[in-house]
Amino acid sequence: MSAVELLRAELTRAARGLGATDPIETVLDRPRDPAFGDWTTNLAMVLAKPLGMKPRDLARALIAQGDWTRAGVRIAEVAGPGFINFRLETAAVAGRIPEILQAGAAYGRSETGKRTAVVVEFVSANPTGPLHVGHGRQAALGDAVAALLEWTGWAVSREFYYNDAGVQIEKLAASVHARIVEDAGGGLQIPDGGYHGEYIGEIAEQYTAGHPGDRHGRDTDRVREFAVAALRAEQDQDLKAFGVRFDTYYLESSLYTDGLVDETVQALRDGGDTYENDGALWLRTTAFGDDKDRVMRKSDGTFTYFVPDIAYHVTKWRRGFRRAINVQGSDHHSTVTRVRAGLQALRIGIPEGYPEYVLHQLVTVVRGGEDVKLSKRAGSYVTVRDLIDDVGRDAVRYFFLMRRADSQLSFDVDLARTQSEENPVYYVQMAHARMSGIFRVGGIDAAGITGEGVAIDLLSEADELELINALADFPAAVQAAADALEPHRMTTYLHDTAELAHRWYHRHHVLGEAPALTAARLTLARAAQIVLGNGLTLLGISAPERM
RNA sequence: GCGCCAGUAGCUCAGUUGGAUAGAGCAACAGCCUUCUAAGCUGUAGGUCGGGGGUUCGAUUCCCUCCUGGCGCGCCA
Repeated sequence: MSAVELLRAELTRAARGLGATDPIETVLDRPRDPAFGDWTTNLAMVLAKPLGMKPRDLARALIAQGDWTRAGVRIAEVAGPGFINFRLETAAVAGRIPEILQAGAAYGRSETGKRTAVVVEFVSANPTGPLHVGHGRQAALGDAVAALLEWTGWAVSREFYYNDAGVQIEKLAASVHARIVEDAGGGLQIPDGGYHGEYIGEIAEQYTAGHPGDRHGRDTDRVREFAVAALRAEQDQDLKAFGVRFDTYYLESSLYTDGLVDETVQALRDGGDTYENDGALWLRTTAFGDDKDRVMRKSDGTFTYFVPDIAYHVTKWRRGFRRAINVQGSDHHSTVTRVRAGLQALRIGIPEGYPEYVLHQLVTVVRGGEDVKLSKRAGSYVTVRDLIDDVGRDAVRYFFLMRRADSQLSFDVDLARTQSEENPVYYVQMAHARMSGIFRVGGIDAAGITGEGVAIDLLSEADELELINALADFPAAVQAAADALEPHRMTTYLHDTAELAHRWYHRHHVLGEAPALTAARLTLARAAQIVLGNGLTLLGISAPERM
């Protein structure tokens, strides 16, 4: 048992001794101020009412009741309105280091997900243009959520769903066709709602060059397929540049060709929540919490996008994914209730909260203090490629992950690039590089540091114990971020931990101290290097050994 | 009008699921390089946690209400 578990067990035992009845929920937190100790509990305040005692009196009684030395406690004291603060023996704090060294690159991983299959769907951009900054935020978020779930023991599949058959694709094809006609000497007629970016002209040129026999783009199927392939290839390049890989690309068109759309419609009818009205087929989604019923099949006989959406999520369930997480822009939030309602109407045992959603707010790009709204190639929006080329992949990832998904994000290009000295991503990377530098300069193999035979209780300075506590909290930080599906908790954790590492590095020397002290501090430097490196790697950000 | 999300330092944003004196980065001011990277460290200043009620030992956090901003509200996707 770790020191915390021993402490919790002893607290619970003490509470029982004073007459508290089960269940006793004993919560141990890190105090706000490290000067208060290593751990704190509000147990006395929680139990004050049921036990009919004043919180501070109860806290004193709890302290008197427990055997604290067994849990490695040096000082237990009452503070504030009734907190009990615990200061552990130095050896109990420093004793956490060997497990970090031993786990190495796996430190922070757990098996709480029990290898259960979960699909994380993100980006899912239609192949009608280059990826924009919103897709970039989604790529960073989705990839990080997937990684968090992997780290906590889920069997994760990253999935990209794309619409290769709808109205938007026809508009893309018509837009490219218009450019081909223009290149061949005809007038330019881009259709209503068509695409105007420069990339359309580039694709038209490539098509003409590759298809000399069809200078006027009369083979519309071929033009469409060419355009879709070209844009998919470009999106793939962008994602590759961003370091994101998908396990599956799911084509919307396959839902039709495989008969899943028809099957879903039939299943919904069998479920009994459909009705015909005004020549259309409706689903009574209001029976499942929606604010209005939804049309499934329009009076012209075609389906609304909502039907393949349901069919698609049925495939996720059928493919064995007991959790499905969708990362989407909050402009799609109205589909949440709708999709869930559709799945419930099927009555096939899909849980009510399926799928889960991580919705993110829009991204604005700021450069020189002003909003940037256009890119050269795409015309109407800023592309993720623009950002990567500008500030680098690590900074783009970090900046997209720094904030909660549901807060609007202002991406300051100047901060991410020009003022690289004050850049938060470099701050964390630098802390890692400094730890690495100690081993490089000392000519020491970092991976060979095991802590065996080292007097780690020589690590007794207040700021090194504080750093050790932070490092020991890494697995809990990963777990909390994964449970909440909130990657920004990791950037916050990493920044805080990097600060402690920088401070420790600045105040204390590792190399050249008395041999026993140097050996002890090397274990801490190695532990910090492992945690910072693992955290950055988890988020898809490089952890350089030198900068 | 209805629904969802947000409102915290001059700016951009955290706040450990209800805890102690509300934090970070940037911007401002003052210090620190003979020693493992100064891409760093130390200090100062900066706040009606949008307003008002409520719940309780205790609220930035939960509930109600109002104000402001973003996004939705189609037989579009």
